[in-house]
Amino acid sequence: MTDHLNPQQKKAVEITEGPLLIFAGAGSGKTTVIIHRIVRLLNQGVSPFNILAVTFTNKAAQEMRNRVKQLAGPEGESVWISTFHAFASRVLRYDYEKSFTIYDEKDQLVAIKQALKKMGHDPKKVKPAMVRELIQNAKNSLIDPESFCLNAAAHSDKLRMSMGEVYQEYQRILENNGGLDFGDLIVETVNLFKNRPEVLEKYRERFEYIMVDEYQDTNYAQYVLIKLLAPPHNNICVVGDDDQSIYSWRGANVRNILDFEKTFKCKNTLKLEQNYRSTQSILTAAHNVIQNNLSRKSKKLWTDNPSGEKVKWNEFMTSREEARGVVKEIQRLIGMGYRPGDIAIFYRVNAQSRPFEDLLRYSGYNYKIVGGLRFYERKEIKDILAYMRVLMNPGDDISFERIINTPARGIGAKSLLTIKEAAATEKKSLFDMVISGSDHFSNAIEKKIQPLRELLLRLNETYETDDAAALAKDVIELSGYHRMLELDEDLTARSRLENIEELVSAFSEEENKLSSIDDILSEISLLTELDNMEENQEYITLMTVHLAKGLEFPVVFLTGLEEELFPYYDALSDPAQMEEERRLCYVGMTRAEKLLYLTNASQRMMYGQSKWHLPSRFIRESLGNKGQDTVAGDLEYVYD
DNA sequence: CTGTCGTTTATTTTT
DNA sequence: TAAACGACAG
Repeated sequence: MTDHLNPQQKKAVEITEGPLLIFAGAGSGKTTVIIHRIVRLLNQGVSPFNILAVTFTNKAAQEMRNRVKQLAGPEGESVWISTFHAFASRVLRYDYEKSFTIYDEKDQLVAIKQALKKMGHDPKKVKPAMVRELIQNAKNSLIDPESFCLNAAAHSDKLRMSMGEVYQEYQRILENNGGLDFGDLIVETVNLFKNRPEVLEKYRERFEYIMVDEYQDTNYAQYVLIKLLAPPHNNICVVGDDDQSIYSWRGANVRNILDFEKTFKCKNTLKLEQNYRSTQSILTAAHNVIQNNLSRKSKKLWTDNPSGEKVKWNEFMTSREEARGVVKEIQRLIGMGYRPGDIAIFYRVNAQSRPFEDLLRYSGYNYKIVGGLRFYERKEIKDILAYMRVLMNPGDDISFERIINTPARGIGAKSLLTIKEAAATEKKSLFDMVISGSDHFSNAIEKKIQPLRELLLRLNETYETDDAAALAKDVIELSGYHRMLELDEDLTARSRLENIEELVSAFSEEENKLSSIDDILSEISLLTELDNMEENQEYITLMTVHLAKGLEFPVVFLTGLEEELFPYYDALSDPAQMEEERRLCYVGMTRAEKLLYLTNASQRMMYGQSKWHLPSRFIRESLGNKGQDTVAGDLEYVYD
């Protein structure tokens, strides 16, 4: 069953005992290896209950689950395969706190604004988004508010000290609301393991075999989590590629993978260097680029694939011309028999998508932009979820504020303030305050909140008996949300209606997999794209290079390769950031199977001004050093 | 609550 | 440039 694996892959599958580090280059069959490891363990009689596999994205987890099930049968379904966050969420729900709400970035900002106000900051002077980043970074490094403050004090850093206070207040708000943000999920799980040895012991005993995918993307907190979990069995296998570490700005620490041998006393390190994806030309060009990074584990991908066509480089006058050139070439390729679904256009920043969109639409091609607003971030979805969260967790004032006047029931800022003040003095949640009412409420307020009170009581009853899908339906109907959208003349109302219907069906799909409504609610908020990028042959794909990681396309256009755009402006003076830009470029190039196009525009509008840009250094680098293999990696310069 | 006007600010965004 | 946000009027 492992016959088709190459020798290195076979080894990677067979070394099941002890720590194992696998450097898996782009397109080297990394996922296949992890899946075969799991299947092999199962075949050897290891119980699926004793295996844990952790990934970063839902998509990766999903794919892994499906393929394991395919190869190992129903037993494979019992293997615990999930994202870091879903893993943490379930552990917490099981061993710590049954009902908490997971706060996404928007919820975080609401709480941060509250915290800033409370600590006497002007939200205009101190940007909430910046504070969020600060807090998130701290959490990624397991720095709690107290240590944060102490550290700032030690450096007599006034600003950091006051930010530490905001961090502290933010945590207080979250706690009062029964909310955990993404970072907290990991932090609290680590704390749980540290404070309750018997709980840690239970999981340590259980997970005889642990696998971590995309290990180069782990942050410090996630590293500690894994480090805690690994003993006593220490059968910990991590897979990753330091050359594809492109999320350091999100806390990912590439040292985790580079130091794995030391930190886990790992004696087995393997490199998967045979690439099955790209032509030799593409690989050589990509290698020529990544080779310029100094801090990397030395490796070189090779392939049995034919050398294929040369990588092409086109230079254009403007971004408009660039788009015209790309679409013209797409036209030619489709004429040759390529499907739109074979083709992807990558760019460094989202703002670059515009000219491509315009021209593709004008030329009558179907395209889809990946990224942008995610499903669960949509207002209507958040509204419905807020109702459900409040029912699950009545202390969640942040969700309650969302729904108190949605749909409109005349409870404006003033009424809200009255209710909030009453809740504060009586030390009640907003939910309880509305249910119980108060003598201090004016008749007007009482009259307004009466229907809301009845609605909540009614929903609370159904909450006990409904499954998640039924509850969502009840919320949508009873709250008047459905009617509100139906009456809405706005063009977007129709699609918002469809979205909430999709939410209901997503709930019923989840129903089979997860038991309680609380589980489902939490897992839903961890889902990124419910409209999981259906693999449709009819659409040309447009996305940022970051989003392209893990994907592959027969034809790739890597656009906007200009100094100050790609590599991005900020990276020019910072060697570490420059290396990350280079890795990003490498990721983009190695997505291509057959054809790779590099393009740049010498003139581009940025911040409202047309600016001249030199071609990116990465273009030059892709040619490699003089005298070396000038055929395969050679760029074909196409004059326009 | 909704619309309008000025002000601000400009990566990347797995969860 | 333009989109997004907040303030304020109606």
